[in-house]
Amino acid sequence: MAYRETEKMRQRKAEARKRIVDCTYQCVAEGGFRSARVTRIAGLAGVATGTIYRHFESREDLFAEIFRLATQREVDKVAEALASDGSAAERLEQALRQFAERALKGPQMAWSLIAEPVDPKVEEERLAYRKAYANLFEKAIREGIDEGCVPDQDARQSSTCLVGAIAESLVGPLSPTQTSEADSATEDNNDPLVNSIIRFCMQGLTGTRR
Amino acid sequence: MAYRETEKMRQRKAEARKRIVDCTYQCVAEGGFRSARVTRIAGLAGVATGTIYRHFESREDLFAEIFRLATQREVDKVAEALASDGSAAERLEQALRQFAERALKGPQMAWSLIAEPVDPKVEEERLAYRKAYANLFEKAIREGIDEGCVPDQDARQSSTCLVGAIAESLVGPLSPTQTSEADSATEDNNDPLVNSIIRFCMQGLTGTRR
DNA sequence: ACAAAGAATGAATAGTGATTCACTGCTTAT
DNA sequence: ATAAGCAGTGAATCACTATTCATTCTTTGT
Repeated sequence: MAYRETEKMRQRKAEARKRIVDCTYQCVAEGGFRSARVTRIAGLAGVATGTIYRHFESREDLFAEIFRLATQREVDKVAEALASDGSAAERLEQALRQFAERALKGPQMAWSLIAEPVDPKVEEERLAYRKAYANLFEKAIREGIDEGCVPDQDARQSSTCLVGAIAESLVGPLSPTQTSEADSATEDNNDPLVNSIIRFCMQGLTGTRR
Repeated sequence: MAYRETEKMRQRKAEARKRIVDCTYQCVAEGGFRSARVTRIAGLAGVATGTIYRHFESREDLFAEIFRLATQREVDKVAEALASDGSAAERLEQALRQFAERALKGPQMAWSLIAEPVDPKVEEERLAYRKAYANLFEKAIREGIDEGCVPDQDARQSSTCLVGAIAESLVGPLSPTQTSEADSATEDNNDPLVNSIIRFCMQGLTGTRR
């Protein structure tokens, strides 16, 4: 034996992989999945195209990983909002706001995650991603029902409606053909779009006019 | 001059076009847009592939037309439900039910219209289609506000939420990988899935627990 | 210094199906 | 019957990139 995988090599490979991931992320954040070419990604990452395939089975797999990564950040933020103090209803409201506001702040990526037409393997990740949100919401709704601040209902079904209502409301504003620079700087709770969405959602959950 | 387009010819061409449209519709209803091959469509319609291109600019254009057609039927049904008797709230409920039940009855086509990844021109039609629903709902919500059976709100925003909530709720059940033969025969108002969706939506609109 | 084993390379290939277009065959008006 | 002109044909072409793989370069242990 002469060559043995050593720590140094492992690390170097990991770095290359990370560069590939980062550059893909960047490409997607700029122009979506559809326009992200393997060749360009390789170029940005400073590796040959073939090298991509030493780290990922296929372009689709690479994209699926990027999708998972981008998604995780978002889901974590929502989970965080749901883990804060306050009644379940208050926490749900915080979470919905988090979801919507973050999307509006990074519109291209948000659009890619929510609405861009993607290949089957990536679409699968999208279903998982939406389900992840739904699961978080479902749990919070259950807590709300136990606490008594949310009336009894089919928590799973309601959580799905929440995800749908937000996603649909965002598709228009996020659509790459229409995105302006306008909303980017919003920091406070006063975006009327976000507020209307939340009002509808919270009413749907609680059946209490607000 | 020797050849002149005559009524007979015009009609024959129209028939060929109709056959192409019908066969495309059938293909899509069976396996979605993605799997509908131009060659197969031509075969079914009894014309050469080239003939397709005498009637449509491109496959995408053909698909866009099929999408519009399929969509029109659905939108019309919802419009019909909204035009019936009763309070605005009652009519909205009828319309939501119509939407959901029809989708569950023709799951493959409904999935293609709601969630299948499609090319840009078709995606544009989808946006228009969703907007068409939203417009109908919006009008009804406005009427409800005037009638006093629906509290004052941003009708446009609420209508978008309605469309999103239904669509998202249907994506799972319609997904081709999961569709069973189960629900197909449901004729009455008792599908619990449909009822939960409607409950959430109507609560979201009216803020009244049901 | 050397050989063994990977890792990296990137030009060439391949797979896929939409689209074209030179040709054939009808239809029509005279 | 004839000629002009449009409709129909479908095998061949094209476009587009993801993917491959023979080759070159690095690393490692002796």
